[in-house]
Amino acid sequence: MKAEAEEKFREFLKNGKNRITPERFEVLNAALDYQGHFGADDLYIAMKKMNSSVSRATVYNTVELLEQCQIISKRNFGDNMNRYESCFGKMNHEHLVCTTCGKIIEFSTPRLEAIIEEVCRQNGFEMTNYTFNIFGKCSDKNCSKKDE
Amino acid sequence: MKAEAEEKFREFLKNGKNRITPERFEVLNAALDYQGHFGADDLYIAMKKMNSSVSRATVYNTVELLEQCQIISKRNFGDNMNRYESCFGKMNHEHLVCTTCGKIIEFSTPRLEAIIEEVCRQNGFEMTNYTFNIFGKCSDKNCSKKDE
DNA sequence: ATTGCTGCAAAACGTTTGCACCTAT
DNA sequence: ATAGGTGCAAACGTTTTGCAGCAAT
Repeated sequence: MKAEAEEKFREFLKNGKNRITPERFEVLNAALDYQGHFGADDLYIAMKKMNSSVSRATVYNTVELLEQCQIISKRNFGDNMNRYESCFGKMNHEHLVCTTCGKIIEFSTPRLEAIIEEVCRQNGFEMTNYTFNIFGKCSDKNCSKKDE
Repeated sequence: MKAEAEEKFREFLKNGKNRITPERFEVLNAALDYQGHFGADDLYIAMKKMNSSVSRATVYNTVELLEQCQIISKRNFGDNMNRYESCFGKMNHEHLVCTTCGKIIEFSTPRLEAIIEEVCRQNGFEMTNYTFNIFGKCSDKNCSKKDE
């Protein structure tokens, strides 16, 4: 699983004339290990805690490469920071975001793909990615303020 | 048109025990006048240019109230800043965002509403708002780098 | 009279950049 | 050898905050 992702990333780097460095693979591993959604800085901090010496600049840089390589995907939860999540080997899915307790429910629907395909065709638009989030209040009885 | 928005805002403020101040209506007017999408700071700068003396803090504060009041809506175009656009008296619509030239194409589809309604019902979720953006490359032949 | 709002400036926050050194090719 | 990557710290742009004074209720 991890080995496949590494292989994919290695190929991607090679094809793009990007150098293959140990730091980049450290970031890849940390990203795959991270549970849930993370900001680039969260990842940097997590790596620091594991005594990694990879710099913030490199984490930010690598996370962008991983996104291009489609090993992780970028999400927008409306809080002015880039969030990522590993999407390697996973199905496309969208998010219900509870604005009270921060809970995130995932869902997927093939009908959305159809809409996207049609809209792009109608507008001569070539999609690279999209974001779809529904914000609101979840059904949890003790749903209350706290962060992610 | 503007008068209606003012009335709606006034009611909203009153019901929420928020004070009715001239500054807030200055911001409302500037937001309604603004062509296209704007960040809170863009609005502040535009108001400065019109010799308004409303402060940055007040603009940020008021823009949030206008969003709650559903006179403007918040958009996320993945560039780490809150964008707004007047939605008073307008139909819901989504965005195709060209990541090369920054062009924004609007579209709307009732089928999306149906999906949202269904997903929320299935998950016992009470929606307040949602974001749906498709990123990619537009069909413009001379589409090239520049900002919004 | 009492809160809440305002303006200002400073701080916070995630992110990007400049630069000297290093290393994969 | 040489481009490209790295680490560090400083800069950046947007947003938030603290606080003293002001104004809507």
